[in-house]
Amino acid sequence: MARTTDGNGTPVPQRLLATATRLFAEQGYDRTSVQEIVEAAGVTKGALYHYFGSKEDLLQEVYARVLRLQQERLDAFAGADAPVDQRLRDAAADVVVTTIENLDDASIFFRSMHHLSPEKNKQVRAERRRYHERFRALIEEGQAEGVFSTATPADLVVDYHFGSVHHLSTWYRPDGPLSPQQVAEHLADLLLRALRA
Amino acid sequence: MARTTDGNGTPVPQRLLATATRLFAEQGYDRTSVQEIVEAAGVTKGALYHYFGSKEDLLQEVYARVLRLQQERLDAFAGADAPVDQRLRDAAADVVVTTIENLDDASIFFRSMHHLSPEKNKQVRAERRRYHERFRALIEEGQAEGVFSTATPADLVVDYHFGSVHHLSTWYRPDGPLSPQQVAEHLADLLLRALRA
DNA sequence: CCGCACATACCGACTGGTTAGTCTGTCCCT
DNA sequence: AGGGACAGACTAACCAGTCGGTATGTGCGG
Repeated sequence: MARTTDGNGTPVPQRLLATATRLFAEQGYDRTSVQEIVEAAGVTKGALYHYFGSKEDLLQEVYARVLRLQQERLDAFAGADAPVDQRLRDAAADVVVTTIENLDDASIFFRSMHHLSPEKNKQVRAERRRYHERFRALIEEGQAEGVFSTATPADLVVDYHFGSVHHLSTWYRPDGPLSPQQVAEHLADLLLRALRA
Repeated sequence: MARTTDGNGTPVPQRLLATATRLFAEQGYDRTSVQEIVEAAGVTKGALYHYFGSKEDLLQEVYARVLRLQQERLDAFAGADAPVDQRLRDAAADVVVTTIENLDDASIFFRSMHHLSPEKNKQVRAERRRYHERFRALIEEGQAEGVFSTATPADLVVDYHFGSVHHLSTWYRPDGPLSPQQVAEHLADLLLRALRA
C-alpha cells in the first residue's frame, strides 16, 4: 500500500477505472489510448498494468460493476411484497433512474460490448440474460394472473422496455427539462399502459 | 468505365460500400482496416481512395443512404390518406421492418455514429432530427384530436419507440421464431396501446 | 481509319505516426 | 532485506493515407 493514493484521495485502481469509464464514454473504447487513461489518472502505464491485465480487462470491469448493481436492484424490487403490476412498475422505473445516474456506464455498455473478446462477451451476455429473465418472469407472472395482456410475448416486451432504457444514453441530457425520476415515471407508465389487459 | 466491374457484376464503388458496411457491422468501424475492406472487395487501396476521400466518407455514405430511405418512407406513410392512428401504426411498423431488413446499417448507425468528425456528425444529427420531428408531429396530431393520450410528452414517446427500434440490432436474429413483420406488428401494437386515450 | 493526347480506373510499395503491452529499475514501507 | 507499488523507456505491430506508375478506353485531327 505504498503510493496507492499518491497525492489524491482515491486509490489508484478505482481512479483508473473511473477515468477509463469517463474516457470510454466520451470517445469510445478504441479511440481511447492507454496512454491517455494513465495521464488523465495521473499515473503511468506501469501502474495500470500492475492492477489490470489488459485494456480489455478495464472494459470488462465496467460491465461487471454495472451488471452487479442492476441485478441486485432488480432482485430487490421484483421480490418485494406488492401486487405484480406495482413491482413491475417500480423495477421498470428504477432501472431508468439508475441508468440515467450512470449514463457513462450505459453508453459504454451498449456501444462497446462488441469490443470484448468472444469469451468475455459470452460471460457478459450470460449475466445480461439472467437479468432479462428475471424481468421477463415478472411480466409472465402478471400475464398468468390476468393483470397484463398476453397479446405480446413477454420476451418482446422486455426488449421493448430495454430498448428505451438503452436509448437513454443517446438523447437524455442532465440539463434537459425532465428529471431522471420524471423520465422514469413516464417510461414506466408507457410500459404499464401498453401491458394492461 | 474501364475495369469498373472487373470480374464481378457490381461496380467497384458499390462493392466497396457493401463490403465496408458488412465489415463495419461485424467488427466495428475502428477494428476494420482499410486494407481489410479492399481485400474483401477484391481491389486495392488505390481503388478505394479513387472513389472515396477517406475511410470516414465510407461511413458517412452508409448513414446518408439509410437516412434517405427512412425519411422517404416515413413521409409516405405519414402523409397518407387515413386516420392518424392508422398512419402512426403503419409508420411505426414500417420502420421496424426496414430496420430489420437492413440490420447491418442499423447497428453501424447506432454504434458508430460517434466515430464521425464533429461536422459530419452534426449533419447526420440534423437529418435525424427531421425524421424525429416528422414522427413527433404525427403523435401530436393524434393527441390534439383526442385519439392519443396526452399523459406522456410526444418527444418522449418518439424516443420510447425508437429505443426499441434501435435495440433490434442487439437482439433480433433472422433465424429466430418471429418474422420481421410479426415483430413490427407487435411493436406497433405496444406503441398504440401505450398511447390510446 | 489511323495514331496521338488525354482521362479514367486502378495498382501496390512506402511513410509517418500511433498503439498495446513489456521490462528493467527505483522507491518506500514493513 | 524483501516485496509491493509504481516509473518510463522501449518494441513490435499496425494502419490511414500518399504517390508514382500502368493499363485501358475515348475523342479528334489528319
